[in-house]
Amino acid sequence: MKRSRRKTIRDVAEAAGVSIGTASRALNRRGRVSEATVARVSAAAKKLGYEPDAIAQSLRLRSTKVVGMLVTDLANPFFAGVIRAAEERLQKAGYALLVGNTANDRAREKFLADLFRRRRVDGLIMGPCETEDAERTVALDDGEMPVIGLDREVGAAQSAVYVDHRRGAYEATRHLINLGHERIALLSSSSRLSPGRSRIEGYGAALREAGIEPQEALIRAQKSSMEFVFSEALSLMSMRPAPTAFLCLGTRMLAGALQGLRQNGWRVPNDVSVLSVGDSDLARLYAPAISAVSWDLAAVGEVLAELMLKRLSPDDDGRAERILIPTQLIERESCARPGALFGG
Amino acid sequence: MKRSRRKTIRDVAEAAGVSIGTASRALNRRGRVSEATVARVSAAAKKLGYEPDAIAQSLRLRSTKVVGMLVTDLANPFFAGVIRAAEERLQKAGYALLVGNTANDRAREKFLADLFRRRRVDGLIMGPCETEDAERTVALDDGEMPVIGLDREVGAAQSAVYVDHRRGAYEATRHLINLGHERIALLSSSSRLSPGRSRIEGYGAALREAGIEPQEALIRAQKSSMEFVFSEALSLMSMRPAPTAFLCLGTRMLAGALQGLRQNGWRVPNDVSVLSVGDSDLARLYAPAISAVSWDLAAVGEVLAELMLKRLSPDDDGRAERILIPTQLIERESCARPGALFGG
DNA sequence: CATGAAAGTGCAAACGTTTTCACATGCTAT
DNA sequence: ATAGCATGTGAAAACGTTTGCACTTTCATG
Repeated sequence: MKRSRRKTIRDVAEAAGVSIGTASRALNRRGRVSEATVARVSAAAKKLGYEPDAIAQSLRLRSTKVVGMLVTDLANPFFAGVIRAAEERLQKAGYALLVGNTANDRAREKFLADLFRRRRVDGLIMGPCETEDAERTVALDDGEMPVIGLDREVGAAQSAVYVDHRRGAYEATRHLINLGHERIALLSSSSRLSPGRSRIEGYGAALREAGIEPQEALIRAQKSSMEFVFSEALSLMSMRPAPTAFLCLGTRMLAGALQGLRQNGWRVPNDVSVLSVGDSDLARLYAPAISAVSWDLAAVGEVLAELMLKRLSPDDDGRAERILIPTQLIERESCARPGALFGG
Repeated sequence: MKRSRRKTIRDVAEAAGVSIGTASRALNRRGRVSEATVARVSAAAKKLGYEPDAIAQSLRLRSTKVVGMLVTDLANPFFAGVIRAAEERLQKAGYALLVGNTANDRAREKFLADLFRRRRVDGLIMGPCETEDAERTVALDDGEMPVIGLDREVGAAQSAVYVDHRRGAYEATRHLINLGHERIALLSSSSRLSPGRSRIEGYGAALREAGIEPQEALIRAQKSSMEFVFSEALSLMSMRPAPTAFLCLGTRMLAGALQGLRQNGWRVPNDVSVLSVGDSDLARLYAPAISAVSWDLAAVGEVLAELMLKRLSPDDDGRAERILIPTQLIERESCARPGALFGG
């Protein structure tokens, strides 16, 4: 027994004894319709279990009520948290979220953006990607569709939300300096990524402000694989004089550093202080708990969605906005004054 | 200066001097078209920068090339990992992924599923949700659209992929039993969720198989908030005789338990063994590293996508498949024989 | 040379909506 | 009484595709 065809507005119209146009107006309470008709049509629609076809609506209304989001890694907790919040906010406004994973590959990014455009997404949220060729980025903004950047510039006419990585790293570094540290090692992912760069800047600024010249040898910013970080940590520990603090820019870095430290039997914070820029389960729950610079993932997602919705609203003034999400330093148990002190 | 209108196939046809129909056939290499025409049309399309409108295609072809995915928490690493893999596989086959967060709320789930249906997604992947009312679940399967379950039954006619939680928990428990443990505490999230239930079953089975009767008092399966687990852990530690091992079903549980243990100064594994079902950064990188039952997130996502694609392929035989993803126990440093021994 | 098949093309109908426009009412104000 | 206006409705035109059908041309076959 075959299932009955999906109901269309034509069925509803017939059942209610009106024309298609009238049925549409009645269902959307738009234009002139008598209350009686509205009632009759609604009843018919309900009885038939009619649901308007979003695709047909999209075609006619030239709006899909879908926004796309492209990030370098869907599974990265930082993005995942942002996605969740953005989805929730958008969904409340009747928009659905189409996601894509660029894997930090420009070609993939371009491909996906084109795909989304063909899919007629109403807007696009773009996470950071290595920022080699700026003109490609601009090409993305074809003026038809609003693009909002996440930790990333996406054309002068477009809005963006940034996490204040620079200030986060700056304050983290200051915190260590205030404790008396001078040789602060920096573990970062590639400095080509914009967030990474800002963090390194913040680190350098805090150092210089305290009259300490940043040392090249203390800065390790290349690949973000955990194995790499692990060996870098080992290498840092063998320096003489050795660094007294490790500033880890990102969860992967923290993990690698912690493993290195542990392997050599360095105790935190007795032998070395550790601070992470970017909070995580690992930092929160490690023993000892790792102090971290944190920011509100949900806020990022919400602001992103908010900015997008604003752009999508019919009475948008078209002004680009740049919003900076603040960071805060959460002191836990992983930082102490350098040198041998209060055992345990 | 207004940007020029988006190019349609009509523009292409005009530029190539053919009818719309012919242009379409040429672009899709479908039906009868001369090679010369194909060349001319393609050239015109390229010159104009024509991109077919996916919405119009969807309407005509009755297929959106979009699949929806509903999970209880987009930001949960377990789901995030699965989503990433599924997205990648689907995207390779020309499908995009629409995501939704049900927050473990049946009403939201229903709402989103309906929404996705209205959006005419070609298929739906559904993550687990509390499984109180089975008939609702079945109602979801309206026969129009394939539904694939993730750790969840979604109607007899539909495929699903399950992680073998039962066996995972079983083996974890056996491992502890083999080490000599008898009083094994179990920390789990709500037993109403299907994965949770299977795990508890596995635990019970292993115990009984070893001639140990599971004790109610050792099983704490309610809410999954970390605070709750923390206090449960404390309560377990105050039992006399106290449990010699903690089996934590899920990352949250592990985190809470670890904090409780730490607060009371119990050392792992000297004073108590800890085992986690479900691997995580925390388990991997904690000191000591926590043994865990792990499974391949990417495989889950891929299989999910594969099953969906199979269902979507025109020559699908319509047979429902159930695929079980195996788990493996990863021994690390958190388990030892019970009683005072080898001081670390 | 007539016939038929094959190849290439254009026309128009769909897909399911929304919206413009014209038309038919019934009412009010001159 | 009649012009005008407000109100409700239906017909039809979009939105941008794909595709069944009919039609012409070409070419080989009898």
